Formats: sequence, C-alpha cells, structure tokens
Amino acid sequence: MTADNDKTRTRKASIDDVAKAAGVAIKTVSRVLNNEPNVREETRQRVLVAVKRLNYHPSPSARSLASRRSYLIGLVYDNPSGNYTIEVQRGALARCREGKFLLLLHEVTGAGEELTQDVMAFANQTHIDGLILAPPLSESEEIIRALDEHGLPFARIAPNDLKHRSPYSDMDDEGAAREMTEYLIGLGHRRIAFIIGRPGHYASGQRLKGYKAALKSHKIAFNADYVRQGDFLFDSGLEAARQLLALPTRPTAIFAANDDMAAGTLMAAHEMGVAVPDQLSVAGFDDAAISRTVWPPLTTISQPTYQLSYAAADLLLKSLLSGTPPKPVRLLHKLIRRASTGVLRNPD
Amino acid sequence: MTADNDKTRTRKASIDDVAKAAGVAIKTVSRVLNNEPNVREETRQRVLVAVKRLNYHPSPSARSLASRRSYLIGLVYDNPSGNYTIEVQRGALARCREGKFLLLLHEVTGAGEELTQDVMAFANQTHIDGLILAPPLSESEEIIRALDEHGLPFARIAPNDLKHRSPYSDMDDEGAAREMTEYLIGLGHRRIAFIIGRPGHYASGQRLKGYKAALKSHKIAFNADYVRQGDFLFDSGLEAARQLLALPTRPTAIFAANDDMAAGTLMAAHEMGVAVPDQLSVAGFDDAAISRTVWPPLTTISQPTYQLSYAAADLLLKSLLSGTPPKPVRLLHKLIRRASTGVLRNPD
DNA sequence: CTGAAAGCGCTTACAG
DNA sequence: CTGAAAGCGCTTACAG
Repeated sequence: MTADNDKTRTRKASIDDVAKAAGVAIKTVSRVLNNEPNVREETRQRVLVAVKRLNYHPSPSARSLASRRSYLIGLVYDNPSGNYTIEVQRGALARCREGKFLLLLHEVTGAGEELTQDVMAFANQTHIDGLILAPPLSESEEIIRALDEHGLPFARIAPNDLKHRSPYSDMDDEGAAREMTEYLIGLGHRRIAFIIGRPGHYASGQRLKGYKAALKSHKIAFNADYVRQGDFLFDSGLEAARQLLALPTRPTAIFAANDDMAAGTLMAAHEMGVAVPDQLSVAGFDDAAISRTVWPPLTTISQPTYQLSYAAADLLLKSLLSGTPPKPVRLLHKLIRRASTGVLRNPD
Repeated sequence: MTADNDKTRTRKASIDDVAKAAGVAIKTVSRVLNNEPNVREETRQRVLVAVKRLNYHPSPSARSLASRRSYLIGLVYDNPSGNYTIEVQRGALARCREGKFLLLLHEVTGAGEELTQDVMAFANQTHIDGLILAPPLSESEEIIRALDEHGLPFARIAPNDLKHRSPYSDMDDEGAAREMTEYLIGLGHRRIAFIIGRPGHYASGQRLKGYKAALKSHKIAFNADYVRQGDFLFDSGLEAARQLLALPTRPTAIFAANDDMAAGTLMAAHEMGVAVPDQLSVAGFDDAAISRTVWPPLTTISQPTYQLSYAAADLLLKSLLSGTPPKPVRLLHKLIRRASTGVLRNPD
C-alpha cells in the first residue's frame, strides 16, 4: 500500500497532471515532449521527472485532433503470395515504428471500380495521413486518380512507368530476369522455358522482357511453346510446368517469374519423375522463404522486398513532413545460386 | 465546375456541417450515426442525406477523445513461423473490421522482463483498448500479470492451463496429436519418431503427450531415441530428421509437431535418398500453406488458426462491450491425409 | 424525440 | 524562455 493508493490510481495521467506536478504550463510540457526548442534545461528536467513519476503517455487521439493529423499510415495490398506480403508488411511496419506513426493494414481483393471504392472507403474511415500501395495496386491509374482527387499523399512500391510526382521504390526487374536467363544459358541450356507472372503486374511484363532480351543477345530463337501464363500462385506454376514437361521436346530449364510458381514447377517435376537439376533446372524469383524449404532449394533472384517496402514508407513519411516529394529509390537485386539449377547430366 | 467549387473544398466536413445542413443539433447527428434510439424516421433521413451529400466521415480521434476509447486493438505475436502468423493476422483483422475496431500489429522478439516491457510500452503508447495474445505470449504469466495490473483487457489464443478470467480460444492439441499417431499406427508403423515443438509452448507439450498416449494405448514401447527437440522452424526439423534417419534402426514414420518442421523432415529424407512415403512416412501439424507446396504434400492436422484468432478477437470485443468476460471457445481440428504418409513398401 | 452545454487532452497561434 | 486562450470534433450527462 503506497501513499497514493487511492481511487485516482486507475485514471491515466494527462498533460495537466504533468504540468501541475512540474509547476509549468501545459505548453511547456508539450514543448519538452515534442523536442521543441526554447526550454531551459532545468525546466526540461523537471518536466521529464514528472512524466516519469506519473507514468505519463500522451493521448494519440488528443494529439491527432489538435494537430489535424492522424499519425496513421495505411498499407494496401492484394495478396498474390503470402511469402511476399509478410515481407512487405515488415518493412513498412519497421519504418512507421521508427517515425512514431502507426501502420494500418488493409488487404483488398476486388478489381476495377469496386477496388478503388474499397481503398477510398478505408482512407475515409480511418482518416489516415498517407498510403502505401503495394503491387499491383501501385500500378492502378484509377486508384492513383482517386487519391489525387482526395488529396491524399501516397508512395508506391515497385510501380509501373506511369509518370506521377508521388515517391516510389523499385528494382530492375528486367535486368534481373535477363541475368537469370543468361546464367541458365551459361550452364549450357538452350531450351529455356518461362512462366509469366500475374497479368496486369508491371513486373510480370518486365521479367518477360528480360528473359526475351537474354535469348536474343545469345541468338537463341524465341519459342512461344516455352512461354506459359501463370499468376504468381503455386498452383499456376504447377499447371504450367505440367504442360511444359509434357511437350514432345521438353525444356531443359524452367525459369518461373516468382518462387511460388517455381515451387509448383518442382512439384510437377517430382510428379513426372523428372530429376532436378540433372534433367531439369528450375529457377525462381524473390528469394522468399519458400525458396529454401522446397527440394532442391531454389536458385532465385533476391528481391529486396523488405527494403522496398521500408523505402516506400520512408519516402512517404519524408514527404509528409517536408511537403515536397522525395526522389524515387532504386534497390539492387542479387542472383542466389542453389541446388535447383545445374548443367545437364542425363538429357533424355 | 460545380456551384460549391470554392476553397472550402479541401476541408473535411465535420459534424457541425452536417448538423447545419440537416437543420438539427449535432447530438442528433451523433444519434443517427451511432444507431441510437429516439430519432424520428424523417429526421434520420434528413441527416443521412446531409451525410451523403457532404461525404462526411466522423473523425476517429474526436470520437476517441470524447468517448475515452481508442477503438484500437493490439495483436502481439512472436514469429516462430510466418505461415502461422499470417493466418493469425487475418482472423483478428477480419473480426476487428466487422466491429469497426482497428487492429495494430506488434511483433516482438525478446523474452522475460524485456519482452513484458516491450508489450507494455506498446500498450501505453498506442492507448489500445484491448490486446490479443498469440502463442507463446498467451502463456506468459509475467505479461498476464502486467496487463492485469494495468487493467488492460485481453484475450488469449491457444493458452496454457493457467487459470485466468480473461477469454480465450483453443483446440485439443493433445487429442489431435494422438489421432495422428494412431493414424500412423493404423498404417502399420511401429517405429514412429516425434519432433517436439518450441520449448515453452504449451502446445508443444500437449502434442508430445498425445503422441505418448497413442503409443501407450497400443502397447508400443516409448523410445527416447525417437524423440527430438525442435523449435517449430524449418531448420530444426531438418536437423532433427537428419539425426533420426542416421540411427542404426531408423524410424519408419516421423511425426513433426508442425508443418515447417515436417517440411524440413522431407528435405532431410530427400538429401539422404529416403523415399517418402515408401520408406518413410512424414506427418505435420497446422495445415499451413507449406504443407501443400512441398513434395510430397503433407499429411497434417488442420488447425483452425484463422478461426482461433477470429474467435479470440470476437471474445475480446464482446468483453469490451459487455464488460463481462465471455466463455472460452474450443474449436475442432481435422486430420488431412495427403501423399506423405502410407504403408511401408520397401523397408530396408 | 431533441438539443445546449461541458469537456475529453492535446496543439496552434499569439503575446510577452 | 514561458504561458493563457482558443479550438480541434466528437460524446457524455443532463434537461426538457
């Protein structure tokens, strides 16, 4: 039983309590808490002691109401692959935490007008200060137009080439896909198949472009039979690979536009008794967790997903605080060699 | 150019604007928005028309400040397996959205006192109304004590047997593990190994108990060599399985306490050239996404992770609104048979 | 069924 | 360097 163990114990301390305890005006407490200048060091210390003693934590809602800022950032994503999404979440979450903003997740599913309405309803209801758009939402002209009309700042992760003043972070999808294809060519492969990513994703087209460019620069004829449409999900990779491996002259290497589809490709190979990598090399893209838990582990492109998301959040916060849109950020990828690729051993 | 296309366009409408437009007091607007009784239907309609016309969305911070509620729920989790975490997120998110609460995610990493401090700092800074504890945090006596002292309501997902009045959701881990073990016994296996989950998780102990109980009821002697410690992560399953498969008399079946470790077990079998399921049956637990993307697909226990989390959020919201702690909820599991288990074909 | 007043706990704008 | 006043946009408590 302490001296102040009375009924007031349950009520949270407010700025008034702190001001009274420190013998200053609430404005001074506010200055100390927000690191504003013009506070004498001795006064500052007195305030800090009172804050500590009263276990004071400023009310976010009072602060928001008075400052006309919610300190809330929204992260909107569609969810093609859970492996990818969780990294996107982590990156944005980390940056928001550092900046004392809170991150609100909003998973969407629809398309077109309905999707735009969904995003705008989320923004309206939560009164978020800004939004982070993960792909493929980062490419939606319709959403971008609606956000502009609404005057809501946003940052984009891996957007398409649409010109817009809002900040974004991206990587060189085309260059990375080209690099991977050239790596397979370097292993001696000539019959290299490609599984395209989800239609409508800018990255899908870029990766296909890189694949084609590598073939061309090595004078390997493009074979439409070796290119299949997927959607970034495991099942689509499984299905596409089943078809590819059933071709009369089957490919000796399959490059899937992401790791989930590459994992599906491995399963098709297992089903059909095709040895990886002895009879078939398989490559993915992302370096997601799944690339290390399949057999054999996948050769892939390490896409800096966490960093892309962190950077997008960083740019958004900077633009909110400065008012001017910062320059876009381009991050580097890396080819990771694992056991799923190799030179041909038993070509049939 | 509409008639009201002047500078006021950027300012958001407030409750005062709506009241003025509808010719009522703000209290009446508040009644309509919160579905309170005692509003004439005609008045109600007038208000709704004004809300629509002004595109009015109530300010969450003003509402929070006045009502002394943040309408914020925290979800705190440690992250042993990404596959599990994303389902936990989804379940809680879905329920909060329905209840017009916002969900704040907080991933923690530490342990002991530091961990408790981390959780409490999160609660203090955000002023959340309640907290959802995912395992193994749902078992921490220290955190529970701190939350009690703080007077913060919380719900637990799959907690241990600690008696506490706070609501929780769980499943029968012991029964499920027993069922899986008996299924393996039914296939003719006698040398059944078990890989234990992360130490300190209540579920880990319960699943081990179920495994032992099944052996006992079928009069199969318990062999300590066949039981290995894991931590729910892929690598620990890989390592444990490598050891098990290197035993002079190796097991014919391995039951891992979760899917990630079972996936690691499959990789060890691949590495060592042990055919699954012909020479070795492998079973997991969770029915996470990974159970369908490995080769062969895993026989596992479908743990209703999403529903457990949804239920915990549901119980928390109910207890916040009613003030009385609702009854705990127990959810059902299901054994999912896939290709990773079978009768022995080529015992060596 | 409806409303006027007070107040939630901060920041902004201003004064000294 | 410090502070008094006003106000952000709602809900609570009360009155009629």
